[in-house]
Amino acid sequence: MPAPLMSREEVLARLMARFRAAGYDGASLAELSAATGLGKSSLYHYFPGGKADMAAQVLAHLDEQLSGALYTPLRDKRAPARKLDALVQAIDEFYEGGKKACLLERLCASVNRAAFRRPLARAFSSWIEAVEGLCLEAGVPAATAHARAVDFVVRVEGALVVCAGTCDLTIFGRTLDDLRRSLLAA
Amino acid sequence: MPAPLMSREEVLARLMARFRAAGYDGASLAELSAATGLGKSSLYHYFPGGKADMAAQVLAHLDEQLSGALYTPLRDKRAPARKLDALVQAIDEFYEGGKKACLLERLCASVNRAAFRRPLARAFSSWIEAVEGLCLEAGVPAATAHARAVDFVVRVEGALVVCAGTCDLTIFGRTLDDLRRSLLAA
DNA sequence: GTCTATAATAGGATAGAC
DNA sequence: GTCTATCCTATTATAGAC
Repeated sequence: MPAPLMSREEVLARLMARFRAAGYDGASLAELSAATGLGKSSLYHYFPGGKADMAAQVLAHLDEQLSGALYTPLRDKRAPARKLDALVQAIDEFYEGGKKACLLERLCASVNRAAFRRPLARAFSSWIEAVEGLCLEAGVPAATAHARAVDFVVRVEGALVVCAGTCDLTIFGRTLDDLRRSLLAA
Repeated sequence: MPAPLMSREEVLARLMARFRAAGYDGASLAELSAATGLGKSSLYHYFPGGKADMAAQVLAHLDEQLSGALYTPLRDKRAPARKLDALVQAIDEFYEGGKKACLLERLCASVNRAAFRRPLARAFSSWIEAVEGLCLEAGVPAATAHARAVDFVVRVEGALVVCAGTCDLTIFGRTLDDLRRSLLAA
């Protein structure tokens, strides 16, 4: 990556921002170039596979970030309720209260979705498994822990869609509140 | 619309199918032309505003269809539980068990979303209000009926996203089952 | 109303100089 | 590594014959 200009992290963050805002199909190379400050040739230097490569690397990087900063901490020594609070707050911040879309959803909706199939399934699974682990630790029966974790992710994704459609951000906040209250309940 | 070739209904249905499959940004005029059997010139004849016009008319038509076939029947004389069963079954069929995406979600995600803002908000509101009405009729307190209706739509939309991302269709079926069991509960 | 043809543009991708 | 310039294709959209 460009030594002085911008770190690899920063480039990937800006690409992700464009993909989240415009979608995969809607994000043009011209936009991605402008967003990163890299010319098209520079982009192809770092991402020989073009736009699909950019999206794939952005997704892989996001997965790493989430594993390190979000999922792994869910297994530490804190009380489950506190970890759930932290998780919900992180989600609220990442989506900016419902204003920003989910990269996974944007890639699921793209014409190229087949190319992202594996990493997408992996990303969703990581998320679900992390929440499921938290449920188990809190004493939720194994039989329901998985279902609750799936429902957690379902509701976050759904709230983002309905927020975007209704322009009513309160839906996201109320969904998160509800999830925080109900995920670990007996 | 073409007198012998295809009804307006059929044209709009095929356009909707393409938008649901490819997304708004991903659906090209060539595809839309092939899907309907109408040449580009014919498409522009019926939809002078081009692709945005097609999507807008498809959305408006869907809204009408849902009002007549789904939302209005929710206010008839049947028992609320039976009407909920019918609603859930209709949703299951419309999304083919989670295999087909939601037009609203695809338009929310499009670069042109601003152009669809009003009709999208209206479509989501109609859906939510219909479910809310069903809750009220079943004796759910007004304070929670709205929240439950929003949550209903949130979970349907979210389940579609997570289904697509994980390639696990059981998520959609289980979400619908859960909604059928919980929406009208005391 | 539908067709063929074509404009006009934007998109993704590459070449080659520096 | 980055730039300018360019290629090729696909895309949206229109013109004009029938």
